[in-house]
Amino acid sequence: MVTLKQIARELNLGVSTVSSVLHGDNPHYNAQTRQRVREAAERMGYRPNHLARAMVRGKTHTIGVMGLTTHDTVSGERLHALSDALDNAGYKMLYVSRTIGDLAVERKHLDDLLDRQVDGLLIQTDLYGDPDHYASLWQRGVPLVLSGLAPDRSTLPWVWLDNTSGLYDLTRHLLELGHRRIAYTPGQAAHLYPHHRIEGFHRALREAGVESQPRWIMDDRPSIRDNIVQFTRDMLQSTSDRPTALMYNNDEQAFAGLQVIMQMGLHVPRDVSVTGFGDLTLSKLACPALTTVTQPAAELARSGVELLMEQILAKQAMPCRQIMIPTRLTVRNSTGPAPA
Amino acid sequence: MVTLKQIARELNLGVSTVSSVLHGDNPHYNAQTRQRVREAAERMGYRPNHLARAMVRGKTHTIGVMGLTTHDTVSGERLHALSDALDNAGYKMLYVSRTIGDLAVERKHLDDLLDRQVDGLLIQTDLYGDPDHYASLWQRGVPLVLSGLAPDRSTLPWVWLDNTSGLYDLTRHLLELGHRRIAYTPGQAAHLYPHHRIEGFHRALREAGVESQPRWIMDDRPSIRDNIVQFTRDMLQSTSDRPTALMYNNDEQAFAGLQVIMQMGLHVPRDVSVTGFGDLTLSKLACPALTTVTQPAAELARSGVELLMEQILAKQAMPCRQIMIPTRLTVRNSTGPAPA
DNA sequence: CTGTTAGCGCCTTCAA
DNA sequence: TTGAAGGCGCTAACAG
Repeated sequence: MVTLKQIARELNLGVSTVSSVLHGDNPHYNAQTRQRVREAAERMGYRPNHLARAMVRGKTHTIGVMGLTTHDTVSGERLHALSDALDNAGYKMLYVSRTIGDLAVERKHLDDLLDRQVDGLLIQTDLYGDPDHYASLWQRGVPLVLSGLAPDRSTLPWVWLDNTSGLYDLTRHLLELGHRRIAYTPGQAAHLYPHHRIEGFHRALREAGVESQPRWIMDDRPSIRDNIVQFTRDMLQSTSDRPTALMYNNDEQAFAGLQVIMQMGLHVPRDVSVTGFGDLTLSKLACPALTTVTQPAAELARSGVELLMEQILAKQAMPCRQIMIPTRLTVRNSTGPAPA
Repeated sequence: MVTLKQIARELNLGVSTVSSVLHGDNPHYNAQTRQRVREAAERMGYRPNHLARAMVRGKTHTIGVMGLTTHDTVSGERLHALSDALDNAGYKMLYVSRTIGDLAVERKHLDDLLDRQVDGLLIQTDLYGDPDHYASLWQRGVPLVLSGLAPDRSTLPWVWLDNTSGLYDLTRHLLELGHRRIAYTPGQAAHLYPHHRIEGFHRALREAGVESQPRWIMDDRPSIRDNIVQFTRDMLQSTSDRPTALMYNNDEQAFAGLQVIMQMGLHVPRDVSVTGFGDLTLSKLACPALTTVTQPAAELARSGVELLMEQILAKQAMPCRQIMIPTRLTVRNSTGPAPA
C-alpha cells in the first residue's frame, strides 16, 4: 500500500503538501509541484486509505442496512434500489440481514454496525422488530430511518408504503367489476398494526355499502393461520353464496391459491377473481397474470436515503419526518367481472 | 463516544491497561483493577471503535460484495445466505450492486471497496463481468472469490453451480418420461461460455441416442433473442412434429412461456411439458408447480466464504481452488409423460 | 502488574 | 507556497 508519506519522501516534500494537492481544495500550490505530486501518485499507484480518512474526519460515508430474510423475492429488488440510491449520495452500505424473531441477535447486529462507525442506520421493519430499541438509538442521536411497514409511532423517521390505500384501490377495483362477496386473508397480526391493509379493505366496502362477512376474512386461529390451501378450499367449497373474489395478502400466497383453485376445477377469472399484493417480477409473467398492487422500490429507497441524509447533514437535531410512498393498482388477468 | 482514554483518566490508569483488560488476553492483571475497568466501561457505555482497531491491526473484518441487479428474485436469497455465512465467520459485508454492462462503473465500485480496506472481495459473476480485472486484483494479492457462473479460467478462486449437470438431469427426466422432441432456449451467448447448461442438454440427448433438431434450439438472432413469447409460439404452432417439451433457461421465462401455452389452448403437462431453471420461491406455488433445477444458495455462500477465509488466513499465497456446487433436480407438475 | 511510547494513514491548524 | 506538529482511538512492544 502506497501512502502519502512514501510519496512525500520520494519527492522530498512534506506529507501535508502531498495530501493537500491530492485531496485538498487549496489552490495556491506551485503548478509544477502539483504536477510532480500528481504524477508520482499516479505512477506509484496511490490510493487513499478510506479508514484513516474516516477516523480523522469522523465520517465513514457508510450506512448500516439491516434487511429482512423474509420475502426473498421482493427484498432483492429493494436492496438493489437502495444500493443505487446510496451510491448517488456517495455512500456505501454495510449490510446485515435479520433473522426474524431474535431480538438479541438483532441488537447485536446493530451494535456491530454502530461500532464500525456507520454514519446512519436504515432498518427494514416488519412486525417482529424492536422499535423501542430503535427509538433509544434515535434519542441518542444516531441518524436512523425505518423503512417498509407503516409507522408504529410518530416519533421516528420512517418511510412507508401506503398499503392501506393499496388495498383500498384493489377492493374498489373488484367492486367496480361487480363483485359483492369478497374474501380476504389479511395475514397474521392484521389487527395489531396501524395502517394495515385491512383498513383499506373495510373502507372500500363501507363506501360501497357492501357488507363484509366475518367468515370471509381468514381469522388468526393457529390451525389455519397462513394456511392458504385451507382458506381457499373453505371459501370455495360451498357452491352457492360463495365469494366471487379472493384477495390474498401477497403475490406468493395468491399463486398458492391459484393452484388450489385450478385443482378444484374452477377458472380464473371467470369463476373467481384473485388478487395478490406486492407485484413480483413474476407476477406479470404468471398465468393468469396477477392483478396486484405495485410497490415502488426505487422511490422507497430514494426517500429513505433522503431522510437519512437530512439527519446526517443537519447541524442540530432534526424534527422527525415520515414519508408515505403511494402504491399503484396494477390490473392484469386474474380479475374479471363477477359471475352472474 | 466514550474512549479508552476517558476510562483511563476516570480511573487513573494507563490506556493500555484498560485496553488490555477489556480486549486483551493478558490474564495477569489485578482482579480488582479488572473489576474496576469492566465496571467503568459498562457504566460509561464504552464501545470499541472498530475503525481505530482496524487501522492498527490492518484488518477490517469486512468483505466487499458485488452483487448483480439482474435476477432480482434469486439474488435476495443468495444475499441472505451470504450474510449469514459471513456472520458465522465474524465478518460483515460492504455491499454494492452492479449494473451490468458498464465495466468502468464496476471497476470504480471495486476500487471503492478496496479503498475501504476490505479484507477480501466476493464478486457475483455473470457473462458481462470483467475477469481480466479480477485476475489482476488477485495477482496483486487481493483475496477474492468469484461466485455463481461456471469458471471462465482456472487461475481464479471460483465457486460455481454445476448448471451443466443440472440441465443434464432435467433433460434425462424428460427423456425418461418418453419425450423425444425437446426444445430449449439456452439464452444469449450460450456458446461463448464454458460449462454452459446446453452442454448438459446435448450430452443427455446423445446418451439416449436422440437427435436434437437445430430448429428446436432458440438461436441468437437479435430479433428473437430473449423473446420467449415468440419462441413458444414458433415451437408450438405446427400441430404435427412439434416439440412435446419446452425447456426454458430460467423459471421466470418458464412462467412467461406457460402463459403463452395456456393462451394457445394447450394444457401443461398433458400436451406439453415445461421446465425452468433456478427454483424460485414461487415456483413451487405456481400453477402448475414448476419442474426445475434447484440451486442451493446456502451451500454456495458457505463455500464462497470458505474460499475467502482460506486466502485471508493464509500466510503466503494460496494455490487457487475452485469449488463446484451440485444442483438438484426438482420434479413437480409441469412435466408429465409425452403425449402418444 | 501497570504505564509509557510509538505508531496505523490521514487531515487540519498554524507557523515559516 | 510549503512543512511540522498534533491528534483521531486503538494496539503492541517494551520498560518500570
